[in-house]
Amino acid sequence: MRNADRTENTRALLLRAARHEFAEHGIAGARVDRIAERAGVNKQRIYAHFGDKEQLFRHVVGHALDELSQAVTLTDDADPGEYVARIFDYHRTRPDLLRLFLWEALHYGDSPLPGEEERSRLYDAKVASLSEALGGRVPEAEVRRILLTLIGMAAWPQITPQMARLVLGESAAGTDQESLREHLVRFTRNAVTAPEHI
Amino acid sequence: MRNADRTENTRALLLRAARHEFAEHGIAGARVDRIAERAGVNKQRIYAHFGDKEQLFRHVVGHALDELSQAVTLTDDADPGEYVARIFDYHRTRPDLLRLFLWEALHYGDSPLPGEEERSRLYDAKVASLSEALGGRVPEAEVRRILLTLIGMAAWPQITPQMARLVLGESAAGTDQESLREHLVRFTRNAVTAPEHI
DNA sequence: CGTTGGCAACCAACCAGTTGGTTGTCAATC
DNA sequence: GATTGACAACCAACTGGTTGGTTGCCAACG
Repeated sequence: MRNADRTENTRALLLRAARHEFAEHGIAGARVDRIAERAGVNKQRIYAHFGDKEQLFRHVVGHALDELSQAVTLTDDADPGEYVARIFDYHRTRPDLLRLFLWEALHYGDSPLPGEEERSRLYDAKVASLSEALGGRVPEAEVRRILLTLIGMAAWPQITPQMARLVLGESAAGTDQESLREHLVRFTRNAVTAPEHI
Repeated sequence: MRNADRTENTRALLLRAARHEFAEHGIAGARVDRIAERAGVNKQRIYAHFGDKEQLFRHVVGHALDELSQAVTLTDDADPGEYVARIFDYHRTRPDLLRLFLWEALHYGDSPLPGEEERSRLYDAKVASLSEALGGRVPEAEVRRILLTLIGMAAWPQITPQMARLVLGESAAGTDQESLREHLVRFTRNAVTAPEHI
């Protein structure tokens, strides 16, 4: 293998291993040794490639964010209900990403996240799409609030699986994700197609 | 001060300090030394009273849970919109609790939480109240899903303040919590008073 | 042969949890 | 009202394992 390829390879291995580790344990709980071992790569390579633990975390989150924004777009279809369902599906099949974002949110608290401008533009596009989907009659500020709520609704059951279990009842939780999905679509449509939005 | 009172006092001091520390840094990020220092109590007292770090965390979360369930009840008013608003208000004024629960959720993942039965009964009561508030025509399974969604909606903006800032736009986020609250009430009423719920 | 990637061993700081000795408080007994 | 025993808390040093980060040497590539 050429040197350049080898480099690229170990970077990829490290990023993947780091993603698992960070998703599972968070920044403080993650162990650099474990990441290196999981990647089958020497620990020192982490520092050569990424600087330190936190910068590695940022790289991981950056990657994850790109992936999410590519996978779940709003422009394709005009139905907000279906949009919520797709976010829900995404988080259900790849719970790692959501955990990653939560660790990040908790860690950085109110202080600005790395790469905010980029993310900001990303949401602006979604706001525009949603505004159109709503028929263009809802003021932008309210469209933004609706978008925020939709994203939260879709993510919530995955964020707190334990609470989901408790609220939904022991039996249904694991098996009945399909009903939950349908509920979200229904709930969203009801909320959004109602007569008055101010 | 009597001995019994002194004990109670240091316990309370420790729990309060621990709550701050855990809310801020999570289980892995929290430092036992810092908790002791913050409480103005010797570190060794933590081990005498609570056993170890994680058990202390559980005590803290237990307290927080009691507090939340006492503060935000569903039985008082029949309007689900107002219920959501009250959850929202609670988390806005006391963000510590939500952070605590998130750290807990992330830490324990899918495995059962300490004290699940107790919490379960708590939610059962809320389900009953909500069912009544909805006119008693919605099947219980769907009521449970609605409850889950309502709680999530109310918590979400506080969970990810950074995302809220990005989605809502830099300017509005901090100042316009009132509009957000009204949006939640409106959104909930629209969703819930719609004709069909299956 | 210089540059670049890889590695094992290393290190100093950190951190949860412990120990042993000391001071102060309460309550019962004499 | 002095003595005694049982707690509760304080303090400071210590332990043993962990952890993020570093160094010096070797191998492969170009």
